[in-house]
Amino acid sequence: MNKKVRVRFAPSPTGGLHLGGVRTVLYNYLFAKKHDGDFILRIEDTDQSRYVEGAEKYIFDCLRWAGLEPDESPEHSGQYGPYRQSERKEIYSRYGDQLIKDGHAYYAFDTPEELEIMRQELKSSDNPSPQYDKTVRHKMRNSISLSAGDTKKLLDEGTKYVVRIKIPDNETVSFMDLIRKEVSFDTSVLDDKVLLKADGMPTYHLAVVVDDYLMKITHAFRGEEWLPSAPVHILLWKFLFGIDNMPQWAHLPLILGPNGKLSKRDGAKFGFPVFAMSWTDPKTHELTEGFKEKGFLPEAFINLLALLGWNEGSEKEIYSLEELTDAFSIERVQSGGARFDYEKARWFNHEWIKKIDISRLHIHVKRLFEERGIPVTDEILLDKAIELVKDRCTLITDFYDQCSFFLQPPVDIDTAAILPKWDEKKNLFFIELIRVYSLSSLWQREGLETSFKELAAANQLKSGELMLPFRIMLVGGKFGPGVFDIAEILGKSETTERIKKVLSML
RNA sequence: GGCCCGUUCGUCUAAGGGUUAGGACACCACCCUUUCACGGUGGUGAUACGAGUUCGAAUCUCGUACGGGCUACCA
Repeated sequence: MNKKVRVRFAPSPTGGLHLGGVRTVLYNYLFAKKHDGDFILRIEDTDQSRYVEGAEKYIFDCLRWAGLEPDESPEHSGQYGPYRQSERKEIYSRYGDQLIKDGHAYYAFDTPEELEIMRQELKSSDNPSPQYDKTVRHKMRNSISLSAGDTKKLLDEGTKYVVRIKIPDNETVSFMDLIRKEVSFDTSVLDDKVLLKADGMPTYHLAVVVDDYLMKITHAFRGEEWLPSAPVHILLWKFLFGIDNMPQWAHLPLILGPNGKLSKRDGAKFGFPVFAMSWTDPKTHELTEGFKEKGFLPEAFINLLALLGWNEGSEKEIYSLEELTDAFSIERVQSGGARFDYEKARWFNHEWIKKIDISRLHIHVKRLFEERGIPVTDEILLDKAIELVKDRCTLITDFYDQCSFFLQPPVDIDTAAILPKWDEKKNLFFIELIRVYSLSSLWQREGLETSFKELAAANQLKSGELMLPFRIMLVGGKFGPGVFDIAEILGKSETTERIKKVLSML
C-alpha cells in the first residue's frame, strides 16, 4: 500500500486559490505521478479567526477543474486521516507535551498585552521587530523564568498559556534543498516560535512536522516564503522524529506580480485574474474573477503555470498534463522568482484553443452561450462555426463575439458603415443576389463567391465595394471570418433572410 | 535594522568553463488578407557591477549593488 513517494499540499481555507497555490499543487502532483507515488491534501484550518465558510469546497472545485485531484482527501478519507488539522488537535498536543518533557519547549504565560509591551520597549531603529528569543526569555513569564512550583500553580489555576520552542544557542542548522542545494542558518538569530496556541490549536510549525511524519511524507514542496522558518522545522524533526526521517525539502520560487509577490490586489489593479476560479468573499461580497471564468482552458492554465519557474531544458513550451508528468523534475525548477506575464498566459490559451479537439471546445463554447442566454439548438452548426473561428480566439469568451451571429441574427447592425456609399445600384445588386442565391442548388463557399463576383461584374460594380455591405448584413459589423464561409454555414434561407432584413433598413 | 533567498533581452527562459549567448511572449517592419484577426518572414533587444581562479568565465570564488521573502498565539 505504501508508495515510495508521498507528497502533500496544505491549503488554508481562508479565501481564493491563487496562482502560486495551484502551481505548488501542480509540482507536487507531477512529482508524485512521475514516481508513481501518492499525492494527498491536508487542510490547514487551525486559524479559526481566518477560516472562511465555503473555501474548502472551493479549493476542491478549483483542483478538480484543473485536473489535479488528490488521491486521498477529507472527502475520500484515506488511511492517514483525518486530514483537517482542526480534527487532529489532540495529536499535536501530545507532541507538544513530549517536547516540554524533553526540555525542547516550554510554557509561556505572557498575555498578548505583555508581549506588546515587551516589543514596544525593545523596539529601536536597530531592531524594528524584537523577537521572543534567548535575550528576553528570562525576563518573560514562562516555565523557564519561573520556578517549577510557580509554573505548576499557574497551570493548576488554568492560566492561559502557549507552548514555545526553546531554540538552542549557537548551533548551525543546515539542510539540503532540492532546488537551492545547501541552506544554513545560525540558531542565534531564531526566535522561540509558538508551537501550540492558547486555544490548544497548533501553529503551522508544529502541525507541518507532525503531519509530515505521521502521514509518511517523503518530499515536501512549498513556497519560498517558508524558507526562513525552515530551521524551526528542522529542529522539530531533530527533537521529535530524528533528522533521518525528515522529508526532502524543496522551496519553490515565488510568483511575482508587477511589483513584488503576486497579490490579489495586483489582479484588480492590472486587470488579470490571480485565482484559479472566481471567488466571492462571503463577508464583503467582493468578487475576484478567476482564470476559468475569464475564459482559460484548464489545459492552458496548467501549461502556463508549469512553465512559470520550470523548464525541461528544451524549446518545447506546449505540454499536456501527461507530457508534463513525463518531463518534470524538481531539480530543474528555477531558483529565482518568476514574474507573471498575462500576455504570455493568453498566448498559451490561444495555442490550446488551436490544439484541442472541437468536441472539447464545443463543451466550453456551448456553456458560454447558454450562460449568456443563447440556447444552442444546432450542434452541428456550432461545430462548423467553432472550426471556422477558433484560430481568432484567444480566450473562450472570445467565441461569443466571434460566433454568436451564427446562432442568432445580429441585433446591432452597423448601417453607418454602409450608408455613406450606398446607392440604388447596390440596392438592386443585392435584390438580384437574393434571387441568384435562392436559385443556387449547391450551397458552398466557392460557388457563392463565384456567383457573387459574376453578378457584380454584370452590374458593373466592384465586388470589393459590395463585400463590406454583405458582411454587415450577415454579422452586423466589420469583423469575422470570410463572408462566404459565413454564408455557407448560415445556410441559404438564413443568408437571404438577413440580406432582406438589412435592405429594408437602408 | 537583522536573517535568508535570488540576479541572462522589457517578461518567461536555454546554454551543467570554449556558442556569432539560442527560443518563446511583447514590440517594430514587411508579406498574406477587398473586414477584423490568425498566420508567415525578418528586426530591435540580455549575461547587474568589480575583483580573483583559468590558456579561456554567463557558468567557479569573493566583494558590492539591486530585487524579493521572512521577522504574529497567519499560513
